Amino acid sequence: MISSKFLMGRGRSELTDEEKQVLEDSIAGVRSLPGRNLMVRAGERVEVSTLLLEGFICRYMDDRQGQRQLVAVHVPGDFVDLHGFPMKRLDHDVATIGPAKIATIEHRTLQSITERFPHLTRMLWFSTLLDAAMHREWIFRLGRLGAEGRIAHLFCELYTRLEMVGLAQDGRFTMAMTQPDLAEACGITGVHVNRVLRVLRERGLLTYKGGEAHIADLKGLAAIAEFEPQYLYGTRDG
Amino acid sequence: MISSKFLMGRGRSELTDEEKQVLEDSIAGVRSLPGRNLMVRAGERVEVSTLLLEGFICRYMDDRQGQRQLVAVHVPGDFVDLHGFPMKRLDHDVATIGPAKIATIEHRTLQSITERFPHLTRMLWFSTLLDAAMHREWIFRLGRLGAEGRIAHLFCELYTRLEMVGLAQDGRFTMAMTQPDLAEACGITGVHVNRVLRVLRERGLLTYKGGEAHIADLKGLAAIAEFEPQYLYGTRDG
DNA sequence: GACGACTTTTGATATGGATCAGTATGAATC
DNA sequence: GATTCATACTGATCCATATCAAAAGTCGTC
Repeated sequence: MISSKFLMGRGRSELTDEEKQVLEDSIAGVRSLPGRNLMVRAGERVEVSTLLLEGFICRYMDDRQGQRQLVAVHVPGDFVDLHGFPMKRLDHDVATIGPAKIATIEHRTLQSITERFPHLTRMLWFSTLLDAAMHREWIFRLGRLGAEGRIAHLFCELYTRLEMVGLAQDGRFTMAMTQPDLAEACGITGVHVNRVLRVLRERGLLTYKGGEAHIADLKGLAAIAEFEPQYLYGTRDG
Repeated sequence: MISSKFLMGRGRSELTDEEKQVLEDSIAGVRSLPGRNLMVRAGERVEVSTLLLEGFICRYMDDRQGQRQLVAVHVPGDFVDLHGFPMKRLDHDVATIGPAKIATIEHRTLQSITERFPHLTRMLWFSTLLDAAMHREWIFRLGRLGAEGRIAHLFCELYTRLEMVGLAQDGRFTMAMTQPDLAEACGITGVHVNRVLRVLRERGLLTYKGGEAHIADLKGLAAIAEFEPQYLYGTRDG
């Protein structure tokens, strides 16, 4: 089932079989995209929403010198731009990081879902609020943590989210973010990311090279990240 | 009408008279709260949502040393914790800043709205996504701007939002945030807020004292804030 | 197996904001 | 008129991170 990872591992994911089928039937098409591919530009009117099946997608905003700030990173199972349905246009760009596979759902199909399936609608709403909860945690990350904590937090979050959809285990996962990408997500420079990664490696917490992450000590990493996963509303934390 | 400020000034606010009445009728009660009043604690199960009528409310998370990071500031007309309806519990605390007046709406009332009024439901959904859009802008603010830009940005945002609901004009508005409160919203120290405010004052951009804000040069302030108000989805910017 | 384009790594120096340690001001209370 | 408490302000010092500049490793490709 194409949409099977949607809300997988989340506490509020009690979709009925009928609802799962409705969602599955609403998929208009499946496509593969290359890496570094701009999908939606800020301000554009959007008519379809994207369910990420494989790979990583980011959302970002540029400052006046053209420097990016990532505002979200999406993993398989995420609805990337479902908020584009009630909002009609987005306030940020959306792009793939590495190569990705996506399913698209047209907004008129979503419209009809909201008119016929109130509970499924609330679950879709919930999934956009999960993104908001992650946004809040990112605000916390940037506002209160130093560079080490920020990097550590990002890895803790990605690991936890990937584990929920079966794409991480034993502290290991694969992703396509480079050190400059991490920098753009953490509000620091690429050079400094490199130094922080070295420190984390030397302390036996985390290694990350060529897209292969290995969290050797999740407890220790979570400690310096002040990472508390409740905001991800996973099954395990209610 | 108690709920008349809800979505006031927003591009997507096409509520019918019937919908406005449904919303108005769903209000269970109106209450006044003192300043610095903790309303909801993180993790608590919530059964009602709050519409802010007067005053300011903030949402925040604490770091391990008990330092706050504000993740949102609410102004009259905002649904403070509507996301608590699909989410059931919150990942952050909610508190008043100064004294406030609120209306409460029970979740079972919202539930019945979602079952009977799909369009109004989408508008409620939209209003929670506005919060998410502001979260994203805050991520940008913290990730890419220095202390001056962050303070300037916060004042630009508050001015724009207050103007939408008729509570700011000619560059002036009143609010209850102290300098340490601003610090908690901007991820800097209270001491540094003070210095930044002096610089902005000396440059003829902004004065803020005792809760009275006067933006003397909105263009100039917006420039150092890299402030572009589209993310607020106001009527004027479509 | 050499070339170019990313990526990762390193070193030297500069700087923004934190931190520490206060003083000043004003409103509320007695 | 004195006392307290919150808020606003200031100066000195220090450190985390930026910035600038470049080297070294890695991968795809012709």
